[in-house]
Amino acid sequence: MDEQRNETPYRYGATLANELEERWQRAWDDAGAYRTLNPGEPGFQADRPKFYCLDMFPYPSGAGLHVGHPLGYIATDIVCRARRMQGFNVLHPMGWDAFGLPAEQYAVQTGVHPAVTTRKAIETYRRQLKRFGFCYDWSREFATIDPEYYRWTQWIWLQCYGAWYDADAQRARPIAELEAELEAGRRQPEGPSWASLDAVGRQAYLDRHRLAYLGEQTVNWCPKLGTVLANEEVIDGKSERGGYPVLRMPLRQWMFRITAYAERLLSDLDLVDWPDSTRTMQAEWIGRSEGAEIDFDVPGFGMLRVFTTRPDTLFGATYMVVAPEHPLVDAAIKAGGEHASTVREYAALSANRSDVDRQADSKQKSGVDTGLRAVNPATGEAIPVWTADYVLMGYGTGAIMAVPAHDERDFAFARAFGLPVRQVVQIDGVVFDGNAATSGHGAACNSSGPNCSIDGLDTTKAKAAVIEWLMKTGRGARRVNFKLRDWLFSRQRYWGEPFPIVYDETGRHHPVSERALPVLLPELADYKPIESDVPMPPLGKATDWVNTTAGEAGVDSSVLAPSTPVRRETNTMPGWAGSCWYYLRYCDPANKSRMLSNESERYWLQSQRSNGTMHAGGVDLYIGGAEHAVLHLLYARFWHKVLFDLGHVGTPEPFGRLFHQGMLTAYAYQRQDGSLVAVDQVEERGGTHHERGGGPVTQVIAKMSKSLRNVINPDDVIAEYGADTFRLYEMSMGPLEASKPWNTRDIAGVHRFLQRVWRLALDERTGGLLVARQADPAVERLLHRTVHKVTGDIDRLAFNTAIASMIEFVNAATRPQDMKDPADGGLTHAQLERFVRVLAPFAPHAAEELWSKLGGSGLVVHAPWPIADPAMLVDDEVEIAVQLMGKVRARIMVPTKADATQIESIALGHPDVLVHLAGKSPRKVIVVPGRMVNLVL
RNA sequence: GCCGGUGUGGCGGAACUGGCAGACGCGACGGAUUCAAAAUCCGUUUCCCCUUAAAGGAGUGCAGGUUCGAUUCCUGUCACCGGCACCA
Repeated sequence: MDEQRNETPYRYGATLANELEERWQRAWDDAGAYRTLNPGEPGFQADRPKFYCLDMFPYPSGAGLHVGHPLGYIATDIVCRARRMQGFNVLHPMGWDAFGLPAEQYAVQTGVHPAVTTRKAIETYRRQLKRFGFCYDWSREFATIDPEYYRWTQWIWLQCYGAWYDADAQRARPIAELEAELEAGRRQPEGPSWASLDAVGRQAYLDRHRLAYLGEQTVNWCPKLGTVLANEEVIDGKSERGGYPVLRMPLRQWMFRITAYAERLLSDLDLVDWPDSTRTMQAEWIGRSEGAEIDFDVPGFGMLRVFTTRPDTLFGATYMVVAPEHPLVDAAIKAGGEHASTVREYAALSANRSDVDRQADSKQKSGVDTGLRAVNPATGEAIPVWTADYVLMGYGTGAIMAVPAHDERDFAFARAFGLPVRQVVQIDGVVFDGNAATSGHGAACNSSGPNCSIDGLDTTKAKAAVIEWLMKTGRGARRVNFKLRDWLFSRQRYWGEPFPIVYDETGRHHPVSERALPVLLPELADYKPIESDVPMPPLGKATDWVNTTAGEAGVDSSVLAPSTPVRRETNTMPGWAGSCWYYLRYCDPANKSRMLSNESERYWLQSQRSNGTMHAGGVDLYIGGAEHAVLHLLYARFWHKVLFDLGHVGTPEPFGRLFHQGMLTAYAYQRQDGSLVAVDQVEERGGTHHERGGGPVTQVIAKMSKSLRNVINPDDVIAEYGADTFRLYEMSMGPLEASKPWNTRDIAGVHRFLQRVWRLALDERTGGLLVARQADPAVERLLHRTVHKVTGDIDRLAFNTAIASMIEFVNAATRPQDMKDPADGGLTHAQLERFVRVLAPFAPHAAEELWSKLGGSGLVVHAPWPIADPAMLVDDEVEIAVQLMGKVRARIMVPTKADATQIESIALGHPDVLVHLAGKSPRKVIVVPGRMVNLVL
C-alpha cells in the first residue's frame, strides 16, 4: 500500500488537498486577493458594476460551526467568485452577531465572562470559516460587541429617539420640527392646546411621539431568564430560548414605534425580490385588516368604541365583550352593583393567567357579565356588556361587538352563556340553522331599523352603507387595523448595548450627546441576571456607573448642567439591535466620524436596474435561514426605513434579493415502537438496517442532535477530504433552498470527481501536466455547453446541476485506461484553462493549483470568466422521438434546422414506424421541431 | 383550524415555457487490472412479465379531468415539513 502510494505521490487525496488548500489560502491572504476597494480608494475601478452579496452573519456559540452554517456561505462564495471573474466589484463581508442571550446564558453557566467566551467563540468560528477558503474581505470584519460598532447602534437609537412619525407626510421627521410646528401653531396637538401646556406637559407630549419612546405596557416577564421578552420571542407562553414560563405584567420600557410603519412595511414587500413564503409571513405578521370603528353608548359610562371588520353585521350584534384589562371593567367594578365582585374576580384571574393557560382552553370560553348595558346604534336595543379573555386588549380597541350568528368565537361564547343569536347575513347555498356560525360573503337580512336599512345588500355594499351611515351620524368611521404591535426594546440583561440615555432626579430622561458615544458597557464581575418576580437589571449592580453626573455621562450642557446628578438607564438593547444595520457598516467599517460615508452608501447600496430605475434595496443577494423570515428581517427593514426617512440612506429597502438556504438534516433510525436509536448503534446488513443486538430499524430523517450522535463536525470532513470536496458535496446535495439529509457516504462521489479532474490534467506519479495534442471536436462542443450551463446555473443558484454538468464533462473528456500516449486524449492546454476557470468558484483551491501548473497569468480568482460560443451550443443533427399515440416507437436523427414537413416525412419513413402503423395512415401528425413527433391514429 | 411548501428508482436528486421520466452522484451487481486486496477504469442497474434474446405492459403520493401529449395545468383527496393560531 505504501509502495503504491509512493508511486502516485501526486494523486488528489486528503493529504494533497489539505496541503495545497492551506498553501493557497496563505497565498490569497498575502496577495490581498479578496480585498475590496471603496470608491475614492487608490486603484478603485469605478467603471465596473457592483455586487453586494451578504450572508446572515453567525451568532458564534461555544459549540463551533456545524455543517449547516457553511451551506449558505458556500453558495454566496460561489456567486461572488463568479461575479468577480465576470468583472464586478464584489462586496462580500463577514462578521459576528455577538451580543445577546445565549452568550450570556452560557457565561452564567460556565462562570466565565461573556466577553471572554464570546471572543473565544469568534476565534473558533473565524478559524473554521477561513479553512473553507471563502472569499470574504476580512479587512471589513467586525463584531456587534465592538465599541466602535455599537457606538453607531446607539447613534441610530438616538436618531429614533429624536424623531417622530408625521402621519400626513407618511414619514419620520426630526422631533424638533414637530416642536417648532406646535410652537408656531401650524400643527394642533391631540388633546389640550399647546398654549395650555406647561413645560413638563409639552415635554411629555413630545416624548409620547418619539419613534423610540418609553411606554408602559403589559410585557412578557420571564423570571428564569430575568428579562422581558418581545411578543415574538414568546412561543406558547414560554420563552423561545430555554422554554421557560413567561408572566405578563405592566412595565415601563423602551419601545419602538414600528406600528407607524405598518402600512409601508406591508406595501414595500412588493418592491423586493424575496421568496413568496417570506413575504406572506411578513404580511400576515403585520396583519392588516380593514373595517370600521363604532361607538356604542353605555349609559352612565360614556362611549364604548369597538373595531370590526364586519360593520355590515351591526344588526346582529347581540352583546358586547371587552378585554379584562379594558378601562370599562375597572369602571364597572368601581360603580359597584351586583356584578362587581364577580367581575373583579374574573379580571384578577385573567391578569394572572399565562398565555399558555389562556390558549389551552381557547375552545372553552370564559367570561362574566359586567352588568353594564350598551345601546346598539342600529337597532336601539340595550345589549349586555361582558368581559372575557378571548378579547385581547392589545388589538383594536380591546372591545368588540359580538355577532354570534356570523363569528365562530362569538358563537361559542353565546352558546356557553345563553346569549341570543340573530342571523343578519344570508350566504348563498348555506342554510343558517342556529347550530353554527356562518361566516363569509352574502346578502344582509334582518337588518332594517328606524335609522338605517341594508337588507338585501351584498356584504361589500352593506359594509359601505353602514360606514356611511356611521360617519354621517358621528358614531363611527372607516378604520384600518394591524396585528403588528410596537416593538419592546428593553432587556434586563447584562450582555447588550447600553442605552445612551440618563434620568434626572425627577425621573425625566435626557439623551447622551452623539459626541459622547459610545456609552461603554461597564465591566461587571457579577453579571448574573437577578431571578425575581420584579425586573431588576444586572447593570444596576454597577452603582458607580449608574449614579453619575450629566457631564460625566456626556449629556450636552445645553440640556442639563454638567454637575446635575443623573442615573443611567440600566436596561440594555435586545440581541436584534446589532443585526438591524450591520449590512450598512460593512460598506465603510472603519469610518470614525459617520455610520458610513455617503459615497460608500451610494455605491454599494443604491443599484440601478438596467432600465435606469432604482432598485428597491441595497444588498444584491442576501442569503440566510428562513427562521429569520419575520423577526430579523422585519426589524432591519424598519430601521432602514427610519434611516431612509431621516436622509441617512437612499433606498427604501435594505435587501433587494433574499434567498433562504434549506436545513441540513441527518438520518436517524427508528425501532418498531417509534423510539429513535443513535446512529452508532445501527448496522447495515444486506441492505436493511438493524440495531446492534436488536431488531430491525427503519431509516428516518431527523434533525442533527447530540443524543442521536448524527452531528457532523466540518473540521473532520475537511481533514478527511479537503475543503474543496466539502464545498462540492454540500452544493451537490440538492437545491439550495431544499432541506436535505447529510449522508457521509455520498461525499466520495464528488471527491472522486476532483480526482478525475486531477488525473485529466496531471500525471499522478510526476505531478507533470498532461495535455492533449489536439482538441476532440465533440469534447470542445461539450465544453462550450458546460460553460454555458454552469454560467446560467450560478445565476439561478442551481449549484447541484452546475456540478452535475461539470462531472458529465470530465467523464466525457477522461482518457480511456488503455490509452498509451496521454497526448492522444484528454483536454488541450487551452481547454483545461477554460474548464479550470468554471471549476474555480466551486473548488477554488484545486482550481488555483491547476491554474498555476497551467501557467495561467495571475490568480485564477481574478481570471476572466469564460464565455460560451452560441454557435457551439447547437448540433447539426438532433435525435428526436417518434411517438404513436403518445408512446415512443422510434428515434430518428434529423438536421437541427429541419422544418416540420421534413421531419414528418423522415418519421413516416422509419421502418419501426411503418411496422407500428401497419398500413394505416395517421389521422393527425404533431411535429415539434427539435423535440418530437406524435402520430395520432 | 388557517396559510405556505413538498411528495419522482434501494437512497440524495434531475427534467428551463405541457414534448423522449429517472441527468449527476451514492449504493448494488458484473467485468478488467492484481498473487490477493485497496484504489482505479469499463459495463449493468425504475418495476413487472417472459427470458438466451427480442418484444410487451405499468410507472412521478392517491382518484379524476383538460390535452395529440401531463412530473409539469385544473378539481378532489392523503401524507409529511414549515409558519400562524381567539387579531374581531
